[in-house]
Amino acid sequence: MPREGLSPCHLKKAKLMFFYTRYPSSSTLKTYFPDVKFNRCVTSQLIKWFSNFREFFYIQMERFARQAAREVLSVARERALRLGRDTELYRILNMHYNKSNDYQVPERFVEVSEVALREFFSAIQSGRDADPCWKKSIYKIICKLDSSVPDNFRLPGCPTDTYRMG
DNA sequence: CTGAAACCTG
DNA sequence: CAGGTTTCAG
Repeated sequence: MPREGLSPCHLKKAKLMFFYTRYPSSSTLKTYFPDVKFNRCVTSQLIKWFSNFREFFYIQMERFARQAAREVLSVARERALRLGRDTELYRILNMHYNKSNDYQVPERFVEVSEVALREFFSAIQSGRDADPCWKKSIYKIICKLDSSVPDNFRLPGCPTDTYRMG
């Protein structure tokens, strides 16, 4: 019995899905929320969520990229452009998309994030950020790095749930 | 002219 | 995050 609207659980699930896909299509989303009764509003709300996820993601990338650009020593820059699981940027991302920290952040996401970080850095470094639409080229690169979401996400509830009902 | 995504605000 | 507005491709 599909529920009327989206619950906090659905939000949590959507955030975890972001680890795999930054630009999911509405049709794709429908296959991952079998316990949701889709309609115009629900669909747009889900799309909106991902839009907000991306916004947060890119804001952080730009922030850290500019921070790296300020570093004088090349060694310091390289260190700032590294997005390991022991970095501040990683901590921020994990905190936002995996608040309860009960999901293993896929390596792929860490890689894609670093690509984004470096793209922002090079764009800033070369002064391309003067162009009003300079971010668009970066978005185009990142959207191609989407990967498929694991099949267990197609089940109701979150992959982090210990048990499911029914 | 729409619809999707970015952008801006609260 | 939700709402409203702007931008832009189709």
